[in-house]
Amino acid sequence: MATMVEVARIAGVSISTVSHVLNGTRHVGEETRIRVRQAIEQTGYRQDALARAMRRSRSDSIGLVVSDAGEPAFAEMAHGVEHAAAQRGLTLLLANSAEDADREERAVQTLLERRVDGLILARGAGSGPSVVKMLESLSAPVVLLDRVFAELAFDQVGADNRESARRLVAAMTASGVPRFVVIAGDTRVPTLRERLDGFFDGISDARLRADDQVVLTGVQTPELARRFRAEVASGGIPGIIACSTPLAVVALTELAALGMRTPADVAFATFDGFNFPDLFEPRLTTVRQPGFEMGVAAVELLADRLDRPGGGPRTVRLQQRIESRESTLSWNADPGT
Amino acid sequence: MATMVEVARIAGVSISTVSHVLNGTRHVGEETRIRVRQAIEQTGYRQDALARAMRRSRSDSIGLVVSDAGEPAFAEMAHGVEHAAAQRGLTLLLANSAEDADREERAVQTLLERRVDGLILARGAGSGPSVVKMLESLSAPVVLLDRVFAELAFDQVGADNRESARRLVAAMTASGVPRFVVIAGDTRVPTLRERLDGFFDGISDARLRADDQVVLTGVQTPELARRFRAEVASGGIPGIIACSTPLAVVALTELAALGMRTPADVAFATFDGFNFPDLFEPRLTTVRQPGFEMGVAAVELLADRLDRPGGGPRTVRLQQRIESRESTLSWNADPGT
DNA sequence: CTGTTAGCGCCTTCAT
DNA sequence: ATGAAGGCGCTAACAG
Repeated sequence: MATMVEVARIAGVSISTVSHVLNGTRHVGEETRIRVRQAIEQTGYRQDALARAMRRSRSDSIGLVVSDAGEPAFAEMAHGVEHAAAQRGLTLLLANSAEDADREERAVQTLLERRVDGLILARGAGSGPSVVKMLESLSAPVVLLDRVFAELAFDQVGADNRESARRLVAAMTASGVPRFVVIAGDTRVPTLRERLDGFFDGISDARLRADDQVVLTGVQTPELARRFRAEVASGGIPGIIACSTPLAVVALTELAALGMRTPADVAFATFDGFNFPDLFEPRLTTVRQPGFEMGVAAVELLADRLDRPGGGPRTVRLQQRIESRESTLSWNADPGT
Repeated sequence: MATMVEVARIAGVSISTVSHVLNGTRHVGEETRIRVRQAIEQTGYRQDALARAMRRSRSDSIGLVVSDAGEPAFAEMAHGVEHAAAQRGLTLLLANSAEDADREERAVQTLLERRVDGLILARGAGSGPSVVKMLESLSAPVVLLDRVFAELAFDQVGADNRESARRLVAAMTASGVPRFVVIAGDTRVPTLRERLDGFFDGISDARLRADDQVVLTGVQTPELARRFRAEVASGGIPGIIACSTPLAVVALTELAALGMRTPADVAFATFDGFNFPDLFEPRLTTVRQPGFEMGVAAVELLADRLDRPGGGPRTVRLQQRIESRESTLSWNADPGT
């Protein structure tokens, strides 16, 4: 690869002039500029981003650590991050923590060693205080994505989980569902916690009894599936809410095993949801997370802070859309009619 | 951030000793090593990967350019690439070309400027000879992913599209489907070309008339959808094969609009497919692409070439699995019985 | 077993 | 309007 030295030699100028032509950092005479451009063309010269980054102590790159690259929800966010980053001339370094605290910490370290200008982190379920301490000691700006921790002083991007859950419950109770099984998952995960809180908001709004509701929490294990199955099998459950896609998979699998269907036997709604939900049955009512937009928003927060540092931490909540489909719309409070 | 100079000063050694402790590149006395480690601990020193890369002219990073980060198929491959890369201590730089030739070229340039040690590229539909020329002039190794171009001298990873299509057709003809509408898409894309070729292999194997089959090619437009609809509406079509997920979406949408169902009215199979195909109806027979494994294989090829350069280009074909489901299994050649 | 030193390719201050 | 030169942080000869 040609370097600036070679370009300079061919153009008959100093390397500093080449640099200034390249970056437009000071005026260069018309004629000189043309000679330099020709020399660049001729040699096929390409700037070395590493050397440049080293000298400027700014790499024009950002890091993204996702907790599960396999989940479509995170793939969407990554897509949004890539898009917004590229638009700003930032290169994206991607790492996956696979929901493992150690790997998460190592991923962050690796990206920092590569001197990313900023970091976007979707913390995993296992992520503990040690990562937080590390992030806090950083000079590079950090944005937390997807899982919002109210007590932490970082910029954060999440969905309006609590509000959406509340609205979902409002819609379902309005159509006559008086009682729910909520498969809520690991409520140490803020996203799931918020959705559950919103559920109870909605129950309260509808003047229903909170202790009448069945809430299944805990990490996703066969045990959780069994508990769900037992609750549903015991009968008298008109409504089911799954608080994430993996949890919906559990619920749907168990329902099928019980020979139950939605909306015929039970009203059903899920968060995040599946691709192409209108092509397949059952058509599930879904609280849709704007993954792409969340990724974009995270980059915006980051870029903003890179441009002008200072100012307190900001949290952005993106609105979720409730896509109502047959699984709740066609559910009938009184099948007898 | 602390540098090696500071660590060296505190440990009372030269920076070269620090470097050797860090990299294990030469023997360092027990005691000295311990002092250095302490100094590292104490200062919170982190290696600067950029400076290191510059000096060694090796960045321990690879670039991945995908043609559509939004497609789950590519998200899977990216996941595999990330996984295999991380395992080898390689950082992943991700870029998206969004099926645009210009952006693809720019993405490659950007990654090269960042001095990635190698490049994995899933070429987009619009990708032309100019990218190829550029790749050929590179010193860094390149692996082409997903879309295999027989005439190009790169390492490549793809699926065994032709063979799988042939087997799929064998299975469907065996259960009595004598005639197909194939929604084949843009056959300039090698993957789709191969699937179509395999289709005709299968037709020939089954001693069916090739000119009896209806093949719809062309980029995905409303026009393609209309043609599909017209063909199916005209009747007498017992089998449908969609050669990619987006094409399956078109086909399913049009079928629904016609009030037709699978397997009741028509046998249906698709390539690549949808998530959780057993949870929803219709349950589609699917030729599943091993996206994750393809990503892993691409990194293996790349790493191999980094370790020991030389040798001719290799093409790896990963086997696809045919997941047979009701959409073909329950189709009945003679609904009268 | 350890230290000294010359760059890797670039930007930027200072000088002209 | 342009050049000269230092140094970003690190590795790898070379030298002891």
